[in-house]
Amino acid sequence: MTVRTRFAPSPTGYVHVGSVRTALYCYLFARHHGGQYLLRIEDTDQTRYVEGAVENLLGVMKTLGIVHDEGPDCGGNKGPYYQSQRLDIYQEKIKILLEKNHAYPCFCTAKRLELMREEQTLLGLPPKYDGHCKTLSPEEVSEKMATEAYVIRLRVPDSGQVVVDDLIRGKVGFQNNTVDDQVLMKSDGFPTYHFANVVDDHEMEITHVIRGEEWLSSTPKHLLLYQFFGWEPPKFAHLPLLLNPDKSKLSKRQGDVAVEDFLKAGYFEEALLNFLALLGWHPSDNREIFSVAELIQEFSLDRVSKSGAVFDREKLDWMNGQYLKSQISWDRYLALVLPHIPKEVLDSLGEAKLHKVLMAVRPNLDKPQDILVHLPIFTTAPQEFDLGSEEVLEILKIDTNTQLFLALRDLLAKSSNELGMEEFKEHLKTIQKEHKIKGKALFMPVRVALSGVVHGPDLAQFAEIMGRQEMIDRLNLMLERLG
RNA sequence: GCUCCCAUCGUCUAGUGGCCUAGGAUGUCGCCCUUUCACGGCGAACACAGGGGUUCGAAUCCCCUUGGGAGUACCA
Repeated sequence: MTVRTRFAPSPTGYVHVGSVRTALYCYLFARHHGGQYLLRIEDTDQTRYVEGAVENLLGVMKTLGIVHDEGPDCGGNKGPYYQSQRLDIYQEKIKILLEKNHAYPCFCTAKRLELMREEQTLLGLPPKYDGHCKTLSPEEVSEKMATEAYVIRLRVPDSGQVVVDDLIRGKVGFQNNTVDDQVLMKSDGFPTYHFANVVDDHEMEITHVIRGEEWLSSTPKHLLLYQFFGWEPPKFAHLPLLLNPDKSKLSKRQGDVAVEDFLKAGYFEEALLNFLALLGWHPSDNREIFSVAELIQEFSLDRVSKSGAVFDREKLDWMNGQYLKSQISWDRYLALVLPHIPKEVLDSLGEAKLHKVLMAVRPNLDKPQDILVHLPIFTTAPQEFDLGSEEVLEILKIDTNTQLFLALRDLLAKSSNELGMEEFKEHLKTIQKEHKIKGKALFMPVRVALSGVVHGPDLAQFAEIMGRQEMIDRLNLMLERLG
């Protein structure tokens, strides 16, 4: 039997990074086993309809390169892939359950249920449907059905147990009397997730249900449904949750959770996927950088861990930096970084210089927009330099500075206009010999005089970009300042 | 409250009874490379939650405690 997995998100308007991790694992698992991965839209909650959410989701998955074999946009022979378009299937299936008496209509109002729960919590009881409509006579049922709104509930046996055999956690047992009579069909004629996902997973011949751990406790309900239908259940794998730094379930409240936001913030598809893959899964060796193709090769569910994983931004930054600094091509680097450079900077630098700037600054970047931090040294007028920082002040204190600046200025004055890196280095070497100034005392003051800051690209590279005359001007200004 | 899950450096994790005086990565710090800044390389500090068992031997198996988390909707 070929492996078939599915990613079944509800279109909420944005794509949660945790969802992406789940989708990625589903995708990797299916591809690793030469099977199919499908996308199904769980849009059974009419009240949560969000305009454009599906298009957005499809777009994001496409950007990430997690491509499905069957889904709402590309079709497939187990469609439709929108649950809202499968209503007739659920109607047909619920009838079977009703006939077999594994489900029953419930006429309780929302108000009554609310009161019931309040009372239960007050008494310290677990909130659970009290079975009010469970024992209605067939006459009462048909009478009420004609006039009242109702839902269909699962008739959970009051004894016995269900054992979930999870691929990641092993056997997990639940007593039936702790399982609630879950609503299967809502009064608006739509199924709940619990019902729809079982029907669809069966109809779509899903072999492996890979989903977040938050579903583990409702899996008994699903298993009961498979049992009542007489269907063979798929294998289940409940993934550890992605966590906030405080270890709670990763949520919007504590920062970005939408992949769209990460993408916008300059994190790349590959880095994000690579990072996410390592959150809960570990290869058999200590490698960390993986392309998706390599992940497909290496991925296996038995190397997925059980405990939740904190989403660590610092490591993500590092991972992204790895890609930006060395994993991607120069052209891709350009394409990524260029949009972040302000137009006036682009215009003022000119193409040749710009190229040098981009080259000089690359090792310092973790994200494309980090370039903004490194640009001012090329564009800020020296009069505007903020020389107030402790580090800068420290450098400016060095007593050989005036001597150094004068010497360098004079050497530059004698240089050709096309002064390059090599010549600049020669000048520094000359000063070192003649004035016995070297190391930090030589480079750092020059760096501060020319760029205004302590950290930046290689000095010679910077000098070449600045040009001879500009450097002379900047040195003069600094000499004035020193008095 | 109830049900279920989980428990190794701050964080991601390796580890499936002896190879562990616990390995890698990130972050932090230091050194080297570089006459500078980064990148990079090297190194340091940092963890088996606690208590009982089982065993010749436990990070690894069992139990308890503690801690954390999830679920508990006509949401998914």
